[in-house]
Amino acid sequence: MENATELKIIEAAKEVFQKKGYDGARMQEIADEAKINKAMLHYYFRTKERLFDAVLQQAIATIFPKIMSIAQEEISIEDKIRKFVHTYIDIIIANPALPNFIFNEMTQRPDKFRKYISHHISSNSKMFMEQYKREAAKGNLIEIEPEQFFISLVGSCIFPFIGKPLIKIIMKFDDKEFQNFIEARKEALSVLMINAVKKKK
Amino acid sequence: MENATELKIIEAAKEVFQKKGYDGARMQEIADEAKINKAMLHYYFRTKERLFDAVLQQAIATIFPKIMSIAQEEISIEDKIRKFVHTYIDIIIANPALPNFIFNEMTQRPDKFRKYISHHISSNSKMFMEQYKREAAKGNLIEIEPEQFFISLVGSCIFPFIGKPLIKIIMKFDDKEFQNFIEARKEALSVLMINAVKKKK
DNA sequence: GATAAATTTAACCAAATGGTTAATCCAAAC
DNA sequence: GTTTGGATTAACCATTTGGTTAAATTTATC
Repeated sequence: MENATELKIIEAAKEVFQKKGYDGARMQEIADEAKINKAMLHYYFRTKERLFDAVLQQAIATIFPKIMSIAQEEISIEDKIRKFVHTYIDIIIANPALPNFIFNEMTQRPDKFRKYISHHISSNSKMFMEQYKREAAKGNLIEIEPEQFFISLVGSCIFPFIGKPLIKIIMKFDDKEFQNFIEARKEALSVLMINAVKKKK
Repeated sequence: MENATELKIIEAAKEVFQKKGYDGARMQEIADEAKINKAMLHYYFRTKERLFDAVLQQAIATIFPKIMSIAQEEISIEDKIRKFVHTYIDIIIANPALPNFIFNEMTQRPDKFRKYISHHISSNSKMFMEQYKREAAKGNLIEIEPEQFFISLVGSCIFPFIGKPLIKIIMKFDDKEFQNFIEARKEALSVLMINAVKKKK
């Protein structure tokens, strides 16, 4: 990834693939976006599939390591929840097209996805589950399968971005209001999710 | 939608479009799935786009009215949360390909989506927000923007289906275990979300 | 500055794809 | 049982699309 042309191609491919998906993307559109000749795409990446793979791989590498690293920090569950929410939402704000792209291509091409994600799965998420169980045993957290909680946490962070068009319609948000909603969500969701696991006295 | 051939086409188109998306779907594949000649597709629906529209419209009509109706029932917020979670998850279990299809096409073709969903948006969701504020004023619920809570609720129901391949990898679930996870989720998520809004004494 | 190698371009190609058409089939109406 | 109109089929068509190629241009090497 040192070459200037190669970089321009990757950037353009990222743009087009993330916006249109594999099936909707056109090699010509990527070439136009990169302001180069279409043959260059094949010169550097041989096929559409290989170019796509490079983009997918990079997309996965952008998002997963950052997420995973939080799970293993030595802080309380509550701090972890707050940090996770803030970090995750900030990452997606910086890459708003990523969730749709990843979740759609993951469903469409699970084998490909599994292949590229394998480098990034660690035991970190399991550590989170263990920590939850330990703190729950002390009596401060409700007894729930931590996996169920974890999925709710992740889903609540990602869903507003995947469902943006629907949310804008139902809540009658314009773009600015949607942006404010997301900004406010970092703290609101932290509070909500921490309260969700706290046991009532 | 009275003709037998037309019905076969719609069913086949639903299958293929929901699985592959608009761009990934092929008219020939739909014809094969319906066991008819490809020209029939155009005879009954003129173009790929119109056939797609019929499928999208039906998909939206399948899922939205059922959801929306719950919001206006005259039951407490807590009962509403539980009923919403159970109903929503049951609907998606019955139509597992719908979330991915709808959320992806909604992002890809927001105008089309807006057009077909307009019949189904009601003031019901607003009624939920008002109810939340009323019950919060009594002091039993935490003070959070109800919109933030509502999005978490919906996201937590839908996300496991959108993220199924990822969840299976991270949690090391096989299909049976994933199914059990979803079954257990109906009650676990109800408990979690009700606890999330309950104020600590 | 000539030579070789890498990069870029324009033109081209074959396959796939959405869509059309003319002929045929078939059931109902008379 | 002939006619009529919709349903169905096979063959065909134009365009799009991913991919190739051979020539040209630029860059690096000596």
